[in-house]
Amino acid sequence: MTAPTKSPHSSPARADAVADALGADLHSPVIDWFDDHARDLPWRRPEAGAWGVMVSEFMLQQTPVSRVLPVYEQWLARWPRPADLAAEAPGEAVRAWGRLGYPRRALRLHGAAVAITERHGGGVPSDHAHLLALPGIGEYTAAAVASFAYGQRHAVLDTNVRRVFARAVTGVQYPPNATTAAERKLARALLPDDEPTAARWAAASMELGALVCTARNETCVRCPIAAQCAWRLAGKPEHDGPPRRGQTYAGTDRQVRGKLLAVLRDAHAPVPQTALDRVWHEPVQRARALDGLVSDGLVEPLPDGLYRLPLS
DNA sequence: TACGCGTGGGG
DNA sequence: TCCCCAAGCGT
Repeated sequence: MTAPTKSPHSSPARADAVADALGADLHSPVIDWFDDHARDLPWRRPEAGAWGVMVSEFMLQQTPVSRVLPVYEQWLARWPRPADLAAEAPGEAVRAWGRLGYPRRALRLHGAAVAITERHGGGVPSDHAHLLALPGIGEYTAAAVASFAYGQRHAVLDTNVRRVFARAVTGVQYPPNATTAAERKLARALLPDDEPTAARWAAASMELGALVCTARNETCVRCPIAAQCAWRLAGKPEHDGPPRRGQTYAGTDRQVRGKLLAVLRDAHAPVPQTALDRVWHEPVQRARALDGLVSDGLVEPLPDGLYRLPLS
């Protein structure tokens, strides 16, 4: 096997050398910036522990920090350890989830707490593969918990980091719709060698994307790596090509599911079908949404046309 | 791989 | 107003 001979810049060895040099230019400014500008978030404090980090990561999947904060505090006060949550009915997790959205996350967090209690003696596992095996934990969250809670060296590739890399390194305004192998490879190549620095870099590059290198109205004047940013140096060309995939518009089952579940969250006794019928006028869509909630395990049907949040 | 899955705030 | 976006996951 000989090395590919396409161009000097596309050979793997050359790409790694470029990444090494690039990383050296990026790590210190970003980490130093983080030292000065990191938000004081409760799950970043030492007392949060791995469980606090894990709870925050579930809640932050597609939900802004400002909305997570109050729910996070209540959650940790009520269920300070995984076993505390595992001892509850899953419906209680769904109720406490409130209006964070995507309530299946609450069910999965409950399921993860049960699995941690059963399989890991009640302690959040530190092993990446064990984390990945828990319900609701995918590639990003496993890396995030291992890195933020346990200081391990992992590529933590969330939407913020992907955007920072797309701009600073690749020179485009936005990353692709779905995470690509090239992005993973780049993230690994840019990871500092030593463990504590890698963990710091992961948090710092995320924070840069969240506070400075935002999706809209990025503020390059506050960016510690503006001088090296490929996108800025190229004149910040606008995204071209096919439109970025947005979320499908409201009026869908999602909206109906939300209304149905809101009724059940606020009720502390089984709710009759007639009460649910009032949230949406169109019966076919209403029935389909309710069926979906039941099959997802978010709603438990009882005899006599009654419904409630799941007791088991 | 592309899609479905909540909710609310800001430009 | 409307549209876009917000620390993804599971299928």
